[in-house]
Amino acid sequence: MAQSGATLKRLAAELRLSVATVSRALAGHPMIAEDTRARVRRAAEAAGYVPNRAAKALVSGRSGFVGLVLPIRGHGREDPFLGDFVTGLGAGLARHGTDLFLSAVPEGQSELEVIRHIVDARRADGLVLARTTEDDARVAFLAGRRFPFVTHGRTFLPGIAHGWLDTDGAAAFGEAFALLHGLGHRRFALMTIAEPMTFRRHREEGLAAAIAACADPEVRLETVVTPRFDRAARAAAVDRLLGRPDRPTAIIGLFDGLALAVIEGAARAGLAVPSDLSVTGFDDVSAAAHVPPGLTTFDAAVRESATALAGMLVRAIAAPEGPPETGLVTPRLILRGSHGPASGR
Amino acid sequence: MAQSGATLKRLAAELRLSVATVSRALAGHPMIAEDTRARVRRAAEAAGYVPNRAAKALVSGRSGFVGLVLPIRGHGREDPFLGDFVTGLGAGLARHGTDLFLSAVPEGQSELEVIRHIVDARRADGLVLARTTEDDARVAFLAGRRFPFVTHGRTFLPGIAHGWLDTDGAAAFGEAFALLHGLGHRRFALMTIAEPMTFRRHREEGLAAAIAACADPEVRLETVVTPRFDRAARAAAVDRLLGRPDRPTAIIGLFDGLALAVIEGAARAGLAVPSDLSVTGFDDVSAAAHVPPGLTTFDAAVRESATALAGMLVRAIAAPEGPPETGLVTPRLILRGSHGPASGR
DNA sequence: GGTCTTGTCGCAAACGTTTGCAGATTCGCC
DNA sequence: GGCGAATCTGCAAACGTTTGCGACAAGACC
Repeated sequence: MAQSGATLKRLAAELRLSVATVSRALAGHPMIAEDTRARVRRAAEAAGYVPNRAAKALVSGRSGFVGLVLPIRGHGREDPFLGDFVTGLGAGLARHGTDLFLSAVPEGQSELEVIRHIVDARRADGLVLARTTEDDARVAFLAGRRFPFVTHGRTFLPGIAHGWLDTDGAAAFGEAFALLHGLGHRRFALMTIAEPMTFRRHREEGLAAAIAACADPEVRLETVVTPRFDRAARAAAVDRLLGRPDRPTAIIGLFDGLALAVIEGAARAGLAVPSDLSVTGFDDVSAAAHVPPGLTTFDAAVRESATALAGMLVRAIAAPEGPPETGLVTPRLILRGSHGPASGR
Repeated sequence: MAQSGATLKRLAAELRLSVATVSRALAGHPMIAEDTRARVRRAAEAAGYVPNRAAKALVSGRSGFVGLVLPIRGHGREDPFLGDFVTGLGAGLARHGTDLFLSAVPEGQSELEVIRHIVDARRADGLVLARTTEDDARVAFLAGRRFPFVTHGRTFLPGIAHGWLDTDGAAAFGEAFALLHGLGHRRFALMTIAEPMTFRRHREEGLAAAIAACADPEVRLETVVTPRFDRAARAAAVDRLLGRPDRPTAIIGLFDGLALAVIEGAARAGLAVPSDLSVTGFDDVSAAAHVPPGLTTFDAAVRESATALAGMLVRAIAAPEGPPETGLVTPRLILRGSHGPASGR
């Protein structure tokens, strides 16, 4: 069983049929008689026949692959995103008989060059883009090429409609503010980064909108920008912020990494969380559950989002001219121990 | 530029050359005159020509892909392994012009079936197997098919030689024991799992060997086995262990997840780490750095291992009959706060 | 000047599949 | 029994690439 050399030609010879008939029989083509179809199916099963993917791709013009270009990150350890994202994609694609193909960016090449290669070599039928930026060059390129793709995260490119799925960061940060404001907090700080990631803008705008909407004149917000991967600079910024006499009573981290840096800084400064300082994050990384008193944060449902994205992309490949699907998932607030009433100073 | 329809035939027509000549010129074949080669190269560059991957695969019999079947895990959140592993593989493969292809296991199929499909459809030229078990069925299958593969983790299958890279868990656990024994600990417990993962056996054997080698008659070791994904059962086991009057003073976790469960249990039991109890882990997940007092653990260098594995697999594909490469990397002990002198009770 | 080498290049087959079209067989109907 | 329709099957091209082998020209050698 399962001769790995099983091919249509061999199968046809064995059955004394033409290659065409065997192919059609296996494809379930209606012009083939019922009994020959059954006969062919049995023989194929017995021979362990599996159609050669390359040949199929060549004639159909479709590779059967969906591509993902691996993000170039500073470190991996901090980042559970990729693992979740990839398993979610894989699960979603498996339902449609599609495979996922990953490409890293080799030394000395740009991500865009890698993408161009994939498109030109027809190495994939569609691409998944993660971590979009506001004017994402990848999106512009692929849209120009009319190559099917979906993104995790919206973009702000005018005139380019594409399929996307995003987490509603604005809603989440509005919810975080409402929670903290309801606990009596008035002096807020937002720890953020400088990079033009779209998630940053949505969360910041959501926070600003919530502050505006509550119309509380006492509310103050200051924004602390730190480099994305420089832990030392981040720690220094936290120390500076917490060392001030008029320091904020509530600090919102753009994502858990920043919130955790604040919690560590609070320990250094001798401040107790949450009695002296409330902190919230976003992402629900594993450390969020383990660091005392437990980080109050949001679950972005990366895995489920990725599964949904996979379906969207498969449909976009099948019907390239259809209107792009979009979706917004609401992050789930996870209440742990890092938020509490404002200290009455 | 960069017409995505650039093909050898079109290029040949444009240059008034045969397809064969163009192909050979681009391949740097010596039988082509220097100036025509340059001419062809220029034209290809201008046309944005990128060879069609499917056609190449069809004629060469090689897909240009290396496969990884996604492990089916209970949850993702705990597990930084996959992200690191995949980025490491991608980085290693990118250097060799190979791509990584991921396949999830669809509902109702076994991992082995997925692997069989990949092999029979020639969807990949080689496979990477992660998380080997002692008598890994995947290894047996692939070896029987003479399909190139490498594993992360050794196996215990007699008579099957294959390429592998593993972390020296035995050395690590020996080192952990030496550290704790040197601090005066005599009553040890090992938190472990029941699954026949090879890493479990190596670490357990390393610990047992170190205990035997130190020849200290006072040393006691008890082993606590918990299910791999059941957090509640795990917590209950920890509570039982720590609630006993003759509880151990040092607990070694098979991996960080178990060690972290012990630290949480210590907090519940009112025990201080490390003054009342020392704990060590393995993996250095991100939470290990954040949970107070910091988990003493080992960095397994997953990413670097994966990069090395990629190179090994590429070489195994190129020379299938050569002797399989193997490698053992020594985990790096990361000293944090969870170990200390044995309490003098 | 004929033959032989050397250096270039083209012809054509092959990889395994799908698919348009034509050929073959059977059947029903008058 | 002849005819057309219906049903089934085969021939051959095509997808884009690589590669063995033969063709051709130019120069070298005797």
